[in-house]
Amino acid sequence: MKEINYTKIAKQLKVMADPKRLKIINLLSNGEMCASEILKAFRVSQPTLSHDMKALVDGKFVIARREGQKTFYRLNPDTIFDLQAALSEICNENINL
Amino acid sequence: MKEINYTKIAKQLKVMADPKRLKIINLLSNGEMCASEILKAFRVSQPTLSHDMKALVDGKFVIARREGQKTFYRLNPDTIFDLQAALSEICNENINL
DNA sequence: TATAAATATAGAAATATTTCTATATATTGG
DNA sequence: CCAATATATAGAAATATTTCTATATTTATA
Repeated sequence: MKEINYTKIAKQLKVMADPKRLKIINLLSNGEMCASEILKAFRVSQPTLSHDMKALVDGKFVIARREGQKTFYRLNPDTIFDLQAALSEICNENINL
Repeated sequence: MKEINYTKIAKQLKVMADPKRLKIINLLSNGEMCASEILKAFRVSQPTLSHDMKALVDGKFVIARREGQKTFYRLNPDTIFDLQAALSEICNENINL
């Protein structure tokens, strides 16, 4: 019987629960991008995007890498994979009986 | 090339992004329960749980069924399955090139 | 070193969410 | 029909989130 950390999973879901952040994840699924490139895909201010990127990094969805003036972001594929596994576990408790 | 409905996915994630609601989903994964049974698993008021159940029903995670005085809830397994598929799609756009 | 470019942080306003108390509705049994 | 039980709704207070403007920090280059 595994212990499910609902609080942790909920926090990560909360980070993803935004159309803009989902689209950022999708953009990064095609490869690394810097902040100013990502910004072009949205109609929000630069600080707003910076805030979203911080949330994605803090939630371990995205890894940041500084190169000169630019910050490059790439996906951390493990996180969504683990999250999906956790959701499966939550929905299929009976399997472990 | 599929169209991804980020807004819809974000709304569903927002419904799930709460420890209590995740635990409710987990409880229901073991079978149907009525509201008063679910309530015993938490330290919240009855209206709070009612509000959460409504969110889960509106988000199609849970199906409600009235039987006499009681409302029984059960999982709608398709929804989380579809949501997981959508997340996979978001994270693996390159696969469709 | 001064300036420009890229990004981050601070702080505030607007909006959304959570969760309560009070009350309403629906159903059953006497 | 009345009372009890189960659940839902209304409305408000507390809290959290979103997103802006203004400003600070970091880095490269003239």
